[in-house]
Amino acid sequence: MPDLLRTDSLVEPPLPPDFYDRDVVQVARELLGKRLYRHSRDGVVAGRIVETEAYLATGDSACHAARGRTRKNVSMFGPPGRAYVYSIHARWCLNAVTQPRGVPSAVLIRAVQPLLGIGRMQRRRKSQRTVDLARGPSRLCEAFQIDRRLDGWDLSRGQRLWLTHDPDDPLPDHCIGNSPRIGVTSALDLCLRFYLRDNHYVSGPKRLRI
DNA sequence: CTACCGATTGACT
DNA sequence: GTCAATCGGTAGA
Repeated sequence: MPDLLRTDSLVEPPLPPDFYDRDVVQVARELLGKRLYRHSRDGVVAGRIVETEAYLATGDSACHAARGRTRKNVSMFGPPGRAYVYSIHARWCLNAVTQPRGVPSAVLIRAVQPLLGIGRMQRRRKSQRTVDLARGPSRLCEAFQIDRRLDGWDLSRGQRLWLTHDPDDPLPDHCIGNSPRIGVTSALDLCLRFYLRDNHYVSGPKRLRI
């Protein structure tokens, strides 16, 4: 299995900027099942994306750009296909920036299923349970060694941090669940969280995983 | 400079 | 389920 994965990953090119230069909700749905790769000093880790959330340019009070541009959220304004990494509660979270330049929108990557470099993730996370290594946006960043230094990074370069298609992709609609976003205190009426149904690696309470 | 706040997590009931 | 530790970013004095 690791050999198969290794072969696939080397042939598969990174998702191009065009993939991200579309409606943020569409991108959030399509990122499910894609692979996330991180190549850092001590090697490569990878996982399959199982949970995302969309943050909208307009009508979304929970979006970090809702009150305009600041030093922290500049990456959200584009260009598409860059990383937006921000800190919350003394931890980091990873987003993929979407839509044309100047439109502040992004997809939060909330959880991945670890595929490659599990031992490395266990050491970084100080946890043995594979299911807990990258279930939750900041756990994911700890396992993948992602912090502010990757804010603004070009995800289409295929270096340090990138995404690819997965052999299973695209996924049928009936596999995809939808709910309000987790942890936000406003815009609770918006159902902008997407996840793979019945997947162990999805975060949140059980009722938000089926 | 101080005073909050939060797209979280882990420990605990 | 509840709760508090955590610290970077922001706003304001």
